[in-house]
Amino acid sequence: MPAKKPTAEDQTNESSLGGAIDAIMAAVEQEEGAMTDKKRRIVEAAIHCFAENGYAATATNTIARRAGVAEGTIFRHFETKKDLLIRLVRPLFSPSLLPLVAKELRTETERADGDLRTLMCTILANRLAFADRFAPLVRILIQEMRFHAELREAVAENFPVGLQIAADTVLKPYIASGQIRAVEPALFLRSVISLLVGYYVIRTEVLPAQEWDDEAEIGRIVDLMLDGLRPR
Amino acid sequence: MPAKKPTAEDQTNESSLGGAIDAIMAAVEQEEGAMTDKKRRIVEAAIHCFAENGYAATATNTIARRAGVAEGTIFRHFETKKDLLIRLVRPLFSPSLLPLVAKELRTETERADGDLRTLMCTILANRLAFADRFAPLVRILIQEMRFHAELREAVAENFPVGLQIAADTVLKPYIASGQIRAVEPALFLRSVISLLVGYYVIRTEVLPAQEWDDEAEIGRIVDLMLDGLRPR
DNA sequence: TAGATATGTAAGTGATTGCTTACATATGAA
DNA sequence: TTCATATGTAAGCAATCACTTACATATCTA
Repeated sequence: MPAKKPTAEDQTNESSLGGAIDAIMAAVEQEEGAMTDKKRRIVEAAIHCFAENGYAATATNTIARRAGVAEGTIFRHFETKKDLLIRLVRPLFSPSLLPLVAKELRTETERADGDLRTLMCTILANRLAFADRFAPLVRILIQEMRFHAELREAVAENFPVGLQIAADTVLKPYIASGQIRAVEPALFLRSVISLLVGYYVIRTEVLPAQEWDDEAEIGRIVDLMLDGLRPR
Repeated sequence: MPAKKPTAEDQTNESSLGGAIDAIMAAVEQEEGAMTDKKRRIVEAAIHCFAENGYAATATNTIARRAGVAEGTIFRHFETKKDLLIRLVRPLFSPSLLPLVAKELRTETERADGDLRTLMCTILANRLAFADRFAPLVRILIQEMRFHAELREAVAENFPVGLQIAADTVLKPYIASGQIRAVEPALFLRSVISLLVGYYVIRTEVLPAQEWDDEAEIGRIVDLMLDGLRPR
């Protein structure tokens, strides 16, 4: 965090969103270019408020107060409230992030060296870590996607590409070598994603109090995917 | 940049909620008792607006206009806007609905007569039908749960019971008879629910244009759950 | 240095918010 | 009939909304 000015210290530093904010701010900065201290604090406050109370229920003056900034300053940096929302979420689709995910996938594939179980566990663990890293942004995106066509388009533009890469890199070789059944890639992807998202939601939203052993849980999920319910 | 104050017109998404509204109104009426014509139209309009644009982004006067009613009439029947929201969603937890689901489960179990695949397909198909039937309410509930403790409590109060029944009725006998592995009930439930929800979301939200054969898709999901990815 | 531009703010703007009030009419019990 | 209650509405309330304006100061360039 940058040096603090003694002037408007009051509202800024209270309960945060977890350590996630630093990684997020780095990603935002990469998209927005260099940011003044106040702009950075606006972004931070907006992410917090949108994630916490939703976009529609968050007033711009609430953001301003939380950022320790005059309300007008927000509109100096962002055309509208909606523009603020969109530019916050945009880093999730940044060229510096998405190809990185695809690249990670290839690294993981090589490293697993043909062991499908290891590969799937690694992939799921990494995606879980990604979700945690950008949790507030992901939360905002999922929450607001239904109401803002711009967000939906951004997802539609970027997501399928990643999925195709994933299916080609991960699934095909194993089907070709007969290690797994010739299941439809779409079904496979949908299932893995559903299981991971389901686990994530339960871990973070439904039963956050409970202690979770990610590695063990992912292992169980992968085993279930590989072997199914029936005994062998 | 021209002035662009977003008036509520922003996006009044048109179109319908499907035929679901009749079943929903019946459920609401059961909770609310006899309703005047205007009250019924308010409920209907509110469900439509909340589901389409979200609770926070829906103005009470928008609901009134859609219902063809004076705004004051809303507050004659509902104390506050939030009271309206809660009483709309409440029927989902009605004693006339939840036990019905549990009872359905037993019927399905008996009828499947030990054939696990048939049983799971039937259960998933019925839950999918339920979701379709109450789609707008379910949508509102899921969307607003994070922001309204009252809704969360209602879910926490009713959901676990249903899950326990499900696990006991469905899973235990099959584990006992060795037809499926001794998988944790929590993992099993979470997985089945995740897969079904994942399919539902993709079918209704992500790719609603595509043609979906529910029966076939459910069959594939169940096969995956039972046999896994590996060839036998 | 000058002056252009970027950044920041206090104090508004009209529109819209959820909700109330005052009053009318309809309904049902005595 | 009488009166009490239920239902409905138009008008209006203060608060809040997203956003602008007018003006100050900081920073950069020439």
